[in-house]
Amino acid sequence: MVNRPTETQLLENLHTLPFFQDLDLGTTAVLAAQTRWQTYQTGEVIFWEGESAAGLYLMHAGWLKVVKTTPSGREQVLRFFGPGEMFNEIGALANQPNPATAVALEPVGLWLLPRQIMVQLMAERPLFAQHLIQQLAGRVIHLVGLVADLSLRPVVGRLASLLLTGATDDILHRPRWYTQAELASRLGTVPDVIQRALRQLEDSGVIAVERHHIRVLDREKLAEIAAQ
Amino acid sequence: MVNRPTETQLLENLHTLPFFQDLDLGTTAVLAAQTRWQTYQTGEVIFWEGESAAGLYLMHAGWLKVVKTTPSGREQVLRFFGPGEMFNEIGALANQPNPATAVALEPVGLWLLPRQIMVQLMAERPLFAQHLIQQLAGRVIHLVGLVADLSLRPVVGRLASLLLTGATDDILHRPRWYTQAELASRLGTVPDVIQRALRQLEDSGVIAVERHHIRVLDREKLAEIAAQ
DNA sequence: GTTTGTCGGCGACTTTTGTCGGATTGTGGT
DNA sequence: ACCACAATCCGACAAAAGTCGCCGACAAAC
Repeated sequence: MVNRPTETQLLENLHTLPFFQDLDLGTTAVLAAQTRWQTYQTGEVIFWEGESAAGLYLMHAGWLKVVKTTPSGREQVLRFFGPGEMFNEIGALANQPNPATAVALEPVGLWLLPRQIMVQLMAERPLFAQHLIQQLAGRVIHLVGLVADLSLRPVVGRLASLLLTGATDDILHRPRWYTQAELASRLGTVPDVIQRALRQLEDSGVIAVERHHIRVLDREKLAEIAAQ
Repeated sequence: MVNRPTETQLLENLHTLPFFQDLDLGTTAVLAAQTRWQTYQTGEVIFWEGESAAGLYLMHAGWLKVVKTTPSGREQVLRFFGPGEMFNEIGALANQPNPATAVALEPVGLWLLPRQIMVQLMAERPLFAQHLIQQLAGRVIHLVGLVADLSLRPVVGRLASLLLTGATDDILHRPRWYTQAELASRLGTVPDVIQRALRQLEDSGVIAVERHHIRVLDREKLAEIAAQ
């Protein structure tokens, strides 16, 4: 269970986002008054694919995944979202059914900025609309990269890239929720294959796999493998 | 070589697009005056991945593909574009380097709406910005679908889907540029695999493959295969 | 009409990815 | 400390996708 932050914390949080930096104090206050606090348990669904969405979500605590799922249960993670990040622009603002499903990976607390007030902001404030366009452009760029990865690169290469970009100080920390299954789903494959790939990289001496983190031993060689 | 249409044809063309429907006559005229006519030969590149782009492109004649390419030469088609369609919102309006490359598949004639005037419209006209947001949302939705397809469905399934959605009156016409190689690149695989997949579908009697078109014989069975 | 290049077709083979059953090891709850 | 569950690990196997070499058919160019 995640405790509800104070109104002040929300206001500070809003102000750190480029999205809302340009708004005057009055508008921000109205916005803050309209947002709803919501919490979810591990495994709970924030929204389903196909629903038209309630509004923009602003993460406060916890992590979640946005996924596409097959009837057989296999899934592809589009992105993980953590504290401070915002999502669901499509569902909230483009008047389109949401293309994917969001699931909590651990206890999540977030703010829901209702659709209606967002639509209003979008229509009235050119700068807000511009930020939104930037944000969507970012999504497109990310997805284009994902498509290219899935289509053109082998699993080991994708894993190597993820390790390189995801590691801070050559260490990729894996919280409880970040299992090999999630890693696999993120990279578009299955856990067994990830396990093999990890062992392969470990055997060639470029990484060291431990229980809750992966250490990058040889960045250069890893980058070579990633390039494939 | 594609002949340059008249100014009048351009104006008519602009007006059929939801994008520009809300503009007053004066603005449309200014817009039309600023656009540049450009032609490309088969195989010519309209823009490269990584470039920051010149503006929005409005197709008049011909077909092109937007692709990601590996050093080894394999490519993934993100989308084909034909007459009446607009592209390059990212490069033109989000101030981001373009994430992909555009290549002409046959002689192409198109209008280039310069970046600057688009940026101006975007900042001044809320409705224009809204259309842009809709357009980008469409791109995101399309890409999310592509990701899910590549990751979660086998080649035959993807091919079956393409045949179902691409066929008019149960016939998918294949112009000269629409070779098995392009089909493969569109579906994220290689020509040989497409050839096998086509033969497999033909052997099970659901389609008939001829030189310049593919006929759907059994829509229901094809839909079943597509569902896999 | 011949030539030349591209496209399509096909079988054999390799590599990569996915699947299955089961052993093993942590971890949280009691 | 014990139990139950989830996560990991592993070898063997199956299926899907990719590669290669070659041949034949068509189409534009000369």
